[in-house]
Amino acid sequence: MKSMTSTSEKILDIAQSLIVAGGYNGFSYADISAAIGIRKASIHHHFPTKAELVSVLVDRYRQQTEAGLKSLREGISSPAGQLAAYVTYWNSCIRDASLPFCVCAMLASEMQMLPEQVASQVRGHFHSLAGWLTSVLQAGAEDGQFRLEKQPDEEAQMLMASVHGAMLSARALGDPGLFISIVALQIARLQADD
Amino acid sequence: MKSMTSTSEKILDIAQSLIVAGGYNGFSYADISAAIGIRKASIHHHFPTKAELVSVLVDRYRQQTEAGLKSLREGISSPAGQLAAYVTYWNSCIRDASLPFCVCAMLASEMQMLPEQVASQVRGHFHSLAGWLTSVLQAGAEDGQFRLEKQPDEEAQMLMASVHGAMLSARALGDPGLFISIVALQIARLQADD
DNA sequence: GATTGTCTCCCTACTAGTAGGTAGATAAAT
DNA sequence: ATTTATCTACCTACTAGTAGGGAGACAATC
Repeated sequence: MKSMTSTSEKILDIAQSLIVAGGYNGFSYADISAAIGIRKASIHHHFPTKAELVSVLVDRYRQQTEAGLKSLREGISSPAGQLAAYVTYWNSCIRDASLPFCVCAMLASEMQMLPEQVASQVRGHFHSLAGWLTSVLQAGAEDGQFRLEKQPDEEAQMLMASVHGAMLSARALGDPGLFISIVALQIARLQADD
Repeated sequence: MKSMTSTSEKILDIAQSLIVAGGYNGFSYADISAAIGIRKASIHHHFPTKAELVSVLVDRYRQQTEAGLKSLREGISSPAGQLAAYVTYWNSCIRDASLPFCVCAMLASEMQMLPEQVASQVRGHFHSLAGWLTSVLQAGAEDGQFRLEKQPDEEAQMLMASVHGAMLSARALGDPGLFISIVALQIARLQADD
């Protein structure tokens, strides 16, 4: 039985890891070509332009993310547990370096230079992640697990910023453990004091 | 009296704004050339290689930052005021788009692809900014202005991550006001409850 | 006071290599 | 027989970087 990863998926996988490492301008078709042993022209067959390649890639990333977040909400009953699973996911990714940075966070930093089709998807990701966090926080506040000082959407924006900022600090200082140490502290503040 | 901005400073100014917009791989000597009306080769006269140009640029940025932070500590007596001035500075930069992102935060996201001389300076910036925040928080805790839940250095890491994450969210969502709305909330938590 | 050398700054013109992208042939699969 | 996937070969534009020269400023020398 063959590994059922199609060429186009392999291309997207490599491109994603290259983007996470160096952003939109930090990779080329030649890099992908070298990484999977295929000619540049063959990549153009699957993805005519770079903007389209990245657009499809971000679309796939968003779908995976939405599916993952949805399954967290369905598979874990308590909001606190859902939140914990979310940050544990990222902590694992950063520790084993499999996906040590959010694709959309990376692209967001280059927002001003992105093709519009990509930029709008990045905006969309930020909106939907903020939405997910808002609803988790709200649910947690309603059943008394969380003690929110502000509106759920404001707290969600704060939490999302902390997660992205913690990823950046971990990367800048070369210390994977810094991510969870920052984010865990932020989440502890949400827990009802006891 | 002429404007005493030397050519090399003009080069650094333009390069800085280009890096803030698109990162290390997001600009070229040709871009700078076009922006200040000088030939590419002349830029190489001032800065032989791109790595050296960016290295000098980050060095200058760090010196300016350290001087700015030092003058905040000397010019404002209360730690709470120092912190407020720091975030107000960034809020202004983001609102008027003069420096809508921290140079080192931008470069940190591309850490893995940076020349080592630049990468180590970026690490240095994160360390010294964290150090400044730590000492401000510590001073504020000692005179009762802040109520810290954790060690000052841990709180400082959290605050720094929030600032960078807030910059990213403001950029991703195209909403400059988001920066201060996130960061102000974070700082409010440090103030002693009353 | 004119000449000489040196230095800074910028220029034109160039290099080797890489960027994203295209044309057209080939071969396999449906 | 058409579609799909890959190839070789190529294109144009741009990348960082180099070679070498010219114009002016500033001394030191004659």
